[in-house]
Amino acid sequence: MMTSKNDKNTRTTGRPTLNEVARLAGVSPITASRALRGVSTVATALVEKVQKAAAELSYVVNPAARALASAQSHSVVVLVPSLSNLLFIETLEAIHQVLRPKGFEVLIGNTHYSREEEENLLRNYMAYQPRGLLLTGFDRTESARRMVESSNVPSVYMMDLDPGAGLNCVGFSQTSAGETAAAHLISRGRKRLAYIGAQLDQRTLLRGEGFRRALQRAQLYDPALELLTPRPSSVGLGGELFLQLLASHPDVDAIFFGNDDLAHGALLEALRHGIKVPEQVAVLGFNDLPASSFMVPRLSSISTPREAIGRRAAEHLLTLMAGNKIAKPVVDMGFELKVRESS
Amino acid sequence: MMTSKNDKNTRTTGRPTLNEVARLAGVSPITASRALRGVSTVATALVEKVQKAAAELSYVVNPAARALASAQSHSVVVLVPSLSNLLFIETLEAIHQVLRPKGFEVLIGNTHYSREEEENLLRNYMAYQPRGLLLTGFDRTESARRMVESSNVPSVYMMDLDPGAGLNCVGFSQTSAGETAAAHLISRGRKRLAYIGAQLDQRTLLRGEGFRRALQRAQLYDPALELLTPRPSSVGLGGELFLQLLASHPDVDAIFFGNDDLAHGALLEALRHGIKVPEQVAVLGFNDLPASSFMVPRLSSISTPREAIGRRAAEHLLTLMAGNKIAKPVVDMGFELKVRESS
DNA sequence: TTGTACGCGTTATCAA
DNA sequence: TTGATAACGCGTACAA
Repeated sequence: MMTSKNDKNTRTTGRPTLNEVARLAGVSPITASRALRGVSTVATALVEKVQKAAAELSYVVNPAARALASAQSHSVVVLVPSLSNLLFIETLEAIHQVLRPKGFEVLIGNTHYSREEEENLLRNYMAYQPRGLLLTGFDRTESARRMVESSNVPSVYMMDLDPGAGLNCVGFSQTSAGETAAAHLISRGRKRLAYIGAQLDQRTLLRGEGFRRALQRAQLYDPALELLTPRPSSVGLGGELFLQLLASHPDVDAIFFGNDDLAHGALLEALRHGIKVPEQVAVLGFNDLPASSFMVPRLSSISTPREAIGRRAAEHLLTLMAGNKIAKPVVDMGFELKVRESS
Repeated sequence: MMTSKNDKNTRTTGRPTLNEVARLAGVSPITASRALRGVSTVATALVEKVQKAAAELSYVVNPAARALASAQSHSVVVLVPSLSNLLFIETLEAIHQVLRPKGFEVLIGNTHYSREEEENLLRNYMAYQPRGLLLTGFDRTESARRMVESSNVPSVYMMDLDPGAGLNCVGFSQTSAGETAAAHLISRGRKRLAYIGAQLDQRTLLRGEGFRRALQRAQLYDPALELLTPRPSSVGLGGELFLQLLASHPDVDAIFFGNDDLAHGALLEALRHGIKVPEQVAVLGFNDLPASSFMVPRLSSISTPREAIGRRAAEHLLTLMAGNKIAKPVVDMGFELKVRESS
């Protein structure tokens, strides 16, 4: 034995331990632990002493030890379909802002819009015994679904609303957003309405479905005017699809894009080719990205509360993790149609 | 005692432990541990048995226990100044792609371009005993610097090149990028060259410095043509500053923007106000964001290897964490001037 | 090459 | 309200 085995204060890392804090405060380690965690059963005088000692040593808990002892980590896993989309970044930021101050460590997983990748990420991250899960949408493999369910880890689903209303979710109705888009364009007197969507995740599809339903009700639906591609959404792709659609269907007089970057591309190509927006064709985007209101012409779009969703979902999860049940599991954050110059 | 104290196999979490794997494989726990970690001193026959057992139980290590026992986590902390900038997203993606397959957990911290926030994040994340650090740039508080240094955690600095060449870094020379920008614009015969920068982080400043130096050498430098603001870079801001500059200095015939989104805003306002680009004023961006080549006119820009930097930095860190020293600590990934229509 | 004994820093359990 | 004791699951140091 190199060091005396009874020397509880021998440190290997340079960091102070709970033991040292306890000694300095003149209490037992467990009392120090309780004091620091704000567990109720500690006398306020002791709490203060412990906190002072901790501050003095600039003590920080060892998350590994804590996780091991409590069989619970302080990490929350967040799975989003993409990072290249500003969309989810704003949501992530908000999540961080809520969770970090509460001492949670946020683990981000990018599923790249793939169910398989999501399943893998989930399997891996579950090893960390996360305290909570923040997932995007409801479209996942059966096995992923089971993993989440059987783990009993508190989970909140973001972006969409659960039709079954059994899951905790914070989002808005994607289909009704699509309907709103159609209604707006129709109210402008447009007759030949198209939908262009990329990155065919469930929400893009749902939006298209709402759009289609509204068109059908107005007897304006033409399946030929639906341009869908699994390719990732981008400015370049938007321009390309826009030109392609107009070439094959020159009579189109309104287009709803599944994401603003597609619409930006369309607006730019319209400029380049002298296609008048909105005179010849109205353009409506989705998500209202920061650049949209500066496009030429300024892009009309459906603004979505990405940041608010992140914040709310994180708070939702916080109460869940605290062991409290939630009265209203489904939180509809709505969306807002911003009419500008392009439609 | 609810459970017999000698029962090493009683589990509290539903998860299999190393003990169980070892029992199933008929070896001691430590042998199982070594086998799973690929430590050389285990007979191949045993390794196979252990791996089979692990697979059968679908065993996954408990990261907390591992971290506690080894006083080392498997997490790598990455600190970037912003997430709303597509820039760093691409870098982060690349980092993930390299580190995750190696079993590292990536902890992302957003400093929001603030030295104080970076210091705080660092202090917090250090509690996780990260195995490695990926930091952006060299501009940080003295205390943050000390924390990194005294921790002895392997660190790689991204985006810029260390002038002292003492630190491991992967990036490119910001000043020479600024010089290249100036040289290009000058070669186009421009005489009244301006620099517009936002989000005055060190790299933006360095770029401006390079630009200025080249202008001075060409006797073309006019301090009045430098528009700098600490406000965060955005399309809207770019348009605003562009108009402002042209109003106060109508003779400006070329502008170098510190970031592409600023340039996008400028191009859009030029369109709106009938200002001819590049005839009246040439516009050059920085970073070559995906949308740039689709702008009207197509934006000339200096393309930066964000993704490659992330990948390389992560690999760099991997060798460092493996205990190997690196022959050439400073890795210059360069940049590329893309001349398109706007300049 | 394999195994034994122990400790990592914290929290749960139970007794005082 | 506080404290003693025993885990939590794994890796290190050493011995065999």
